[in-house]
Amino acid sequence: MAGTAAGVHYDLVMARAYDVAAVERKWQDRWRVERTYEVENDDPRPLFYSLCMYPYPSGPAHQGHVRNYTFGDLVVRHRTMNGYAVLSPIGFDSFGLPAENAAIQTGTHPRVFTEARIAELKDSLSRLGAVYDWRREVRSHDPEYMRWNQAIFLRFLDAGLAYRASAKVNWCPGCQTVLANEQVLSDGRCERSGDPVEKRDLEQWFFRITSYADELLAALDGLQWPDRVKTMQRNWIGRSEGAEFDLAVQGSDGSPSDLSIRVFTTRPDTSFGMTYAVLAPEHPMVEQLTTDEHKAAVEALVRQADASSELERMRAAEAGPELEKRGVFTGSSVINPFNREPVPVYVADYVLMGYGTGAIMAVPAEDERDFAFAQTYGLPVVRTVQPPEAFEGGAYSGEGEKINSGFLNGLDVATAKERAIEWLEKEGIGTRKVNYRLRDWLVSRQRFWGCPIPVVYCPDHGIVGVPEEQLPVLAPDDVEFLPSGQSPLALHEEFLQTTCPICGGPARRETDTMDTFVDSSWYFLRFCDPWWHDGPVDAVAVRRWMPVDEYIGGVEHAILHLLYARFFQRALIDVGLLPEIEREPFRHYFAQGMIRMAGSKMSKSKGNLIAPSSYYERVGADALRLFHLFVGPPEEDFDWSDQTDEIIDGCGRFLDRLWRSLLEAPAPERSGEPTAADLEVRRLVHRTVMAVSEDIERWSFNTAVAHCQELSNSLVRYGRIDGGPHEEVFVEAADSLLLLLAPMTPHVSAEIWERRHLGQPGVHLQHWPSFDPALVVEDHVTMVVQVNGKVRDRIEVAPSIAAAEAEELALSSDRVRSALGGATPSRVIVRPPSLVNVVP
RNA sequence: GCCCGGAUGGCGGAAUCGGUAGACGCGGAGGCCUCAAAAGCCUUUGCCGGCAACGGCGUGCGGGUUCGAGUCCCGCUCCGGGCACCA
Repeated sequence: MAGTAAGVHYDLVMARAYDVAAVERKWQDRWRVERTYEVENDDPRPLFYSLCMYPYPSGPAHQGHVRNYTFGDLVVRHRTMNGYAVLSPIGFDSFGLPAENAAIQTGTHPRVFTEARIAELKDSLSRLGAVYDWRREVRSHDPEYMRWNQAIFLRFLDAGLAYRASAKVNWCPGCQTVLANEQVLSDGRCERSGDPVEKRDLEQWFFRITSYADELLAALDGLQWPDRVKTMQRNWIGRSEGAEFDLAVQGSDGSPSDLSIRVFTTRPDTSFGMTYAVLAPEHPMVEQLTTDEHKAAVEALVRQADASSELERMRAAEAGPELEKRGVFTGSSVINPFNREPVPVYVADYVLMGYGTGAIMAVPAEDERDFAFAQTYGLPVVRTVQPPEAFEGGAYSGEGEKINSGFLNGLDVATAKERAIEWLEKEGIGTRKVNYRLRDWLVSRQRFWGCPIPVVYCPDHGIVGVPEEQLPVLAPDDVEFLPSGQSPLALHEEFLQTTCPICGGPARRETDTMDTFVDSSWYFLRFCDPWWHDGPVDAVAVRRWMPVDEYIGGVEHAILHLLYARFFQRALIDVGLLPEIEREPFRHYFAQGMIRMAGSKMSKSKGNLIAPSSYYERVGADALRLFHLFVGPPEEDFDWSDQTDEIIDGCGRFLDRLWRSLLEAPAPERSGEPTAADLEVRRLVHRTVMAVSEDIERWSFNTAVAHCQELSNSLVRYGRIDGGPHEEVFVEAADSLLLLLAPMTPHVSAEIWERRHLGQPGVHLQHWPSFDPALVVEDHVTMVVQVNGKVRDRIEVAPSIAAAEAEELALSSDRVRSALGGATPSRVIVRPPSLVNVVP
């Protein structure tokens, strides 16, 4: 037999010590039939909720899944052996675009397509030996899950957390539909039709996540999450403190008019340096402030900004600080309230309508973007902070003494900010203001394969929620998937036509579906009691299991999914759908590293997937699991290379040696007083138990495997010592090793254990081994003797050696004396029992 | 541009608190077994010099702190990730 991986041809020539396929199948069946990892909600043991991010079912598992679910399975089995009732559920994030695209291409209904992919994924997870309480399986497209998803939407609607507003979206004129950002090619064209994508204002549904911005930010501090993930979320929320204030528009006679522009700044202290003001092209006052003379130029710029897609702007941003900032003068001026000077008002596309007030005061001396714009358009620069003497750049945004700033002169930046805000508030011109980069969550999707948004539009009553007893609103099955890309729902008259729940008159159904991130924002709550019929979640079950003790998943979800889920948990508590539990859903989050190939992420779209199934057949799931645990720190990326297959084979060889050394060697018969060599083995066993236990606790699986391998190597050697191994010592060593390996390589561990302990409970039902502290203490250690920091000798000493004795021993060493060359030590650093450093 | 990671033998990686650099594995070399091979087993393997004992060098680069630095500090280079005109 032969297989192909990474384009490299290899031969299946490993002669195994045991029938890997039979052993793995046997135990996978056993765990399922005996319901080993099903857990009841009234389990009396201490509780532990372990969860891997539920997968999007794209077919059989890929190596990223294998890595993820191997880690998760290790946690589940390890915690179970430590006496916990472990909740280990899984489900499928089964709505989404790929199934819909497949439907358009092949005509297969997305449900049929998706359920086939789920079956494939389930099969490959089972073949990995990953264990779950399958009774709790939840799939986003299950009508029962959709029902509660919609009920949550309606509750959010009632609470004002869901609202409808106009938003700029990517619109493809050829396909007559809205596109997700990912569907717009990098050159700004539609991925399907190739037409240039436009921006359009459409009515869309939003969740008011911004109401929680402050709490979501503040609560990050208390989370046991990787710092980089917390930082990413912090940056995403992007809190900025500053001030908002009015700039009065200058009237025709030169005095302030009633009209004013509100601006936001994080640097109110620099206000004296304002030399112009800018409106975003979409700002509602643009037309009003544009004089006849400048009308043509302003309209041209506004049209240009309107036509450019998000991606085009992103690309423009990539150009860096040299980016040409397009802007035109409106013909109007505003009065700087700080110094009563008029400054010109521009319209420019570097100011965004979506942030702050969509208008800014421009201070070129202290802002790089304003500086670049001022240079291009010949606008003055007035410094309000004294830069350091050596400073040669344009804009200076650092610390310094305030200058040219009236009542702020002489102050430092922080104090000046405070004074400026106080002054604005006292004068009634403005207020202190905090802004966030975070926007409300746009949840509408003009897609078929998603959860329908459960509202109807009545000519008389407007937006009306579908009554809860009529949920779920399900999409009809008799739809046609057209290559136009338009959602079939919008063309389905029977679905579209409905009646108003209030007046019974004719009404039209919403045809948008929800972003699939909505589905994944609360599935972990549903797992606590997926059978609950009276609401999305059962308060009792949720109180018991939540929060998730260990959440495991790819760092690619570090921002959106984790932020949305944190928002949902809070919002559900606040609208009364969740009891008053901890407001953070995930106590501990582990972000696993990516599998990469030649530097880029391994993914279906890149065509560089290496399916695990060939490895299940070639070396078995245990060897593949061991490889993923062993090959490096779980949080770091791993580069799949030509050498990877050889490492995986090595893992298989290790398991073969384990099998042979524990099952095929003659049974040890020696008893009586243990010898020094026996004791040495016992020490190693107990040290290994301690080391592996610690390694697993701190997620250092690669060293846990290495420690097991060391013990195994010693055990092989011990099996061959003169006189044979001592029976009890060997059994203790063998059993300990199997217990340590049980969460990592469950099939072979279970099989060897069963063969060695016929009729007794299986290895996974045993308690995790403990170690004897007395046996962990070394009876002798190697003391390093350095001369001037260089190792010159190593001396075996007792761990309890006194400093004086250590020093004496070190100084009497021949090697040390010759290294000293007769010189008298000026200083001796003694760190018993590990080190002595003699300084000449 | 800003913010976060990372860089250790031929390769993946270890070194948990500033104290023996290279655990464990892959690969390589030599040997045993075999008619031969595969598998398995044993020995060896950071680099340079040396028959050897041993000596020198060595954790991306340049400095520094320290008796002692892969680990701490300052300044860089390269690689990866996130954000990206957010006022």
